[in-house]
Order: sequence, then C-alpha cells, then structure tokens
Amino acid sequence: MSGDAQISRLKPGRRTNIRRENERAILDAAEKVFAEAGFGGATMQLIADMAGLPKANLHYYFATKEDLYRKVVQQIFEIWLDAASSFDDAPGPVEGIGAYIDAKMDISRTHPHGSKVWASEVMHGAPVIQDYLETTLRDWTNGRIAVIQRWIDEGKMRPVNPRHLLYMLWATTQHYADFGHQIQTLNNGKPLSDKQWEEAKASVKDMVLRGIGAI
Amino acid sequence: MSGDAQISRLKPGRRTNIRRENERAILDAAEKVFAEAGFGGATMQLIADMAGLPKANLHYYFATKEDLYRKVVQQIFEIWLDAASSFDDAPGPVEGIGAYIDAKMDISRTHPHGSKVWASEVMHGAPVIQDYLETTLRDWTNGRIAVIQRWIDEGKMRPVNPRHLLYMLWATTQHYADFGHQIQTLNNGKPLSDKQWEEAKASVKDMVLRGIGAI
DNA sequence: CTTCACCTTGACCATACGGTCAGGAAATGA
DNA sequence: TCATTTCCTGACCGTATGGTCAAGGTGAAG
Repeated sequence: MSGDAQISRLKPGRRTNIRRENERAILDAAEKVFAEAGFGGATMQLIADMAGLPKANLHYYFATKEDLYRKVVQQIFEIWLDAASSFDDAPGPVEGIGAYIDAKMDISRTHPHGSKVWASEVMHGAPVIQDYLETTLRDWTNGRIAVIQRWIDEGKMRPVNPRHLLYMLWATTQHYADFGHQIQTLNNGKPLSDKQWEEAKASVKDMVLRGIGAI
Repeated sequence: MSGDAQISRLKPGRRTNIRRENERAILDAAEKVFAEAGFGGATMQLIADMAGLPKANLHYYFATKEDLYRKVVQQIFEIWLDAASSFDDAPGPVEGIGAYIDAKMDISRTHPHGSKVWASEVMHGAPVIQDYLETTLRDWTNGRIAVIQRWIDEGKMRPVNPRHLLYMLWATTQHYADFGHQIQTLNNGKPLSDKQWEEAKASVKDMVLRGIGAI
C-alpha cells in the first residue's frame, strides 16, 4: 500500500511505521484464523502465511501464540464497547435500544471474525478475558440496567427484566455473525444481501421494541 | 472381583453391554472436552482420562478423532430435533412457540456442552455437518416457516418475518448455554438458580410472544 | 563511511499429538 | 476343556507445532 507520504514524516519515524503496519497485518490475519479454526486449531504458520510474513517474524512482534490471541480479543472488546455508546444520550428505548441494535447488527456484518473469536473465548470459559467480564462488562451491564429501569419507571416501556432484555439483544445481534454460516446455508448458500440485512435489522428491532412495549 | 448375585446385567448380553457403556462414557467425556477446548484444542488423551480409559482404548471404539467428533455432533443434532416437535400440534403461537422456548431453554440448561459443540461447529463453517444443514435443518426450517405463516394468515399473530423470528428463538435460547459462563460471571459468579431459570424462561417467552403480537 | 538500533529469516529443537500394533486378558460358545 | 471372538493396553512412531537463535540486512544519524 502506498500513499504514506504524510505518514512517513511522523515524529516516531519510519521504523515505528513498519512496526505498526506489520502488527496490523498480523492481527488481521490472526483474527480471521482464530475465528475460523479456534485457538487450538489455529497455527502460527497459517497466520504467518495469511499475513505474508515468515513465521519467525510473528514471534518478533508477538512473543507467544497466547500473547497474539490476547491482543486480538482485546481489540474486539474495544469495538464492542464503542457500540455500547449508542445506548447513551437516548431519550427513550426506541432511540437507545434501536440504535444499539443497529450498531451491533452492523458490527456483526463488518466484524464477523471478531464476534466469533469473542464467542469462542467465552464458550471456553473466558481464560484470557475473565477480568474484563468481571470489571468492564459488569459495570457496563449494571449501568445499562439502570438506564432501562429508569425508562420503565418513566412508563416508556413495559416492566420487563432488564438483564434478560440485554441478553436477548446480545444473543440476537451476534447470532448473525456467529451463526452466519448457518444463516447463509439457509439462504440458499448466498450471503445476505444489503436488502436482506436491512430486513433483518428491521425485523429484530420490530420484534424487540414491540416485545418490551416501546412501540 | 467378588461374584455378585446380579444377573440382570447379563441379560442383554455382557459383550454388547461393555461396548455400549464404554462408548457412552467416551461420548460423554468427548462432548465435554470438545465443548471446553474446541476440536483443535481437545486431545484424545484428555478425553481418555476423563472417560477413565487408556487412550488406545478410545481408538478401539472410535477410529479417529474426527470420527468421535462426528458422533458427538450427530448426537446433539438428535436432541435438537426432538425439541422441534414442541412446535407441532400446537393450535397457535402462544402454545407452539411457548413450548419451543421452554424446550430449548431446558436443553440449554441440561446439555450446555452439546450446545457449545454445535455452536463451535457452525462457527467454523460446519465442516462435518454441512449436509445436515442443507437437508434436515433446511427442511425443518421451511416447515416451521409455513406453520408461522399460517398463524399469521389466521390472525393469531402479527405479520413478522418468520425466518428472523426463528433466528431470534435459536439465538436467545442457545445464548443461555453458549454464553453461560458470561451469564454466570454477571450473576456474581454463581450459576442461575432454579428460580432464576424460571425467570429467564418467563422473560424470554414474554418478550418474544409480545413482540410477535401473540399476546 | 561507521555506528547502532531495529528488522528479517532459514534452520533448528523439544515436545505433544494422533494414530498403530502386537500381544495378552477375558468372555462366550462347542 | 478348548477354540474363537471381543476387549484391553503399554510401547512405539511419524509428524506438526510453538518457539528459539544466530547471522545477516536496512536505514538513518553522526
């Protein structure tokens, strides 16, 4: 890739650039391989080939396979939390939950690999991100539960269990990434089109928002 | 060994019994190990230890790791389809979908390992059960879509997209198994109690059935 | 040009894994 | 009793994998 004319003049220098670009290539390749083969099934050789680097070079940037995997999971967690902001600054559930569903459905489409890695990590007992679950995720969850409860108290939606509503949101939106292969198979082997994705988002929002009495 | 007076054990044939019992022990251990470590991360040695048998004995009953894995997945698929019958013979969505949610939530609680193996298999592109997806699952899905459409035509529920309703049902119910660890962490590290499971089932049914206008 | 910090990589190593096999034990039937 | 089938298992093997290392390349600063 060219066009780094202005980037090459950055203060950290060319060297730092090489590092950043290689780390990015490796992380992108790793995310895909970990998603498709699982941690145990992924090999450093495969990731190296996909990143276009010799295997020994991976170990120059990432000490161990676990280290690389940890970085991939953390990266996903960042994206994950960004979508969370859709929830905030919303006057009510229609806007807040609606935007959250939109954001998470978009992530399922644009970052299916990341979603799968996250799912796999949690399914295997969250060996590397357990602390995140117990701190960041727990805090975020409790915060959103409070927001939902406030909406309920304000009569903007029915009195549903906020926690199970969140689980339903996570489950349903991530399903389109994690079980994308199954969905594609049931769609005559073809990926969902732009139109079908809009239909999916609309369906999910419609059923959820009506389910909680926000419409 | 002391000579027990139990004759009942010999009735169906001792040989067949030994085979059946060992195959069961191996399959149970394999389901758990595959769920917790993934196919690539699982080792025959670990499965053997958990089943209480020497590794070489596994290969006496199951030729290869793939063969054992395939049997585990098929076994899950059977349980899966059994719950599907909840859908049939129902006069309307409240009974049909309500019973289906109950059945799938129960499976998530009693067979969490199986659910995870299934999820992992699909996430990795369904390498061994692709044919099931294209035949049995596709047929079942189309059949249920027809049932849901009939209910819609009969005015028993709102005109939602039946396909996305099914995806939501699968996603939400299986989430309690696949992401059970996350749910447990957010539940102060403790598994959901009987009461909490009832609350979960009630919440899901409530939100879904209202979401489709069946209540 | 020299220096020096950073980057690159082929070759190599120890280990762990899936799978094999031969020989023996135990159950069954004649 | 003996013969036959089924079951059991320690020891072994080839391979693939994660990881190491030493030697060499590269570019910018002095």
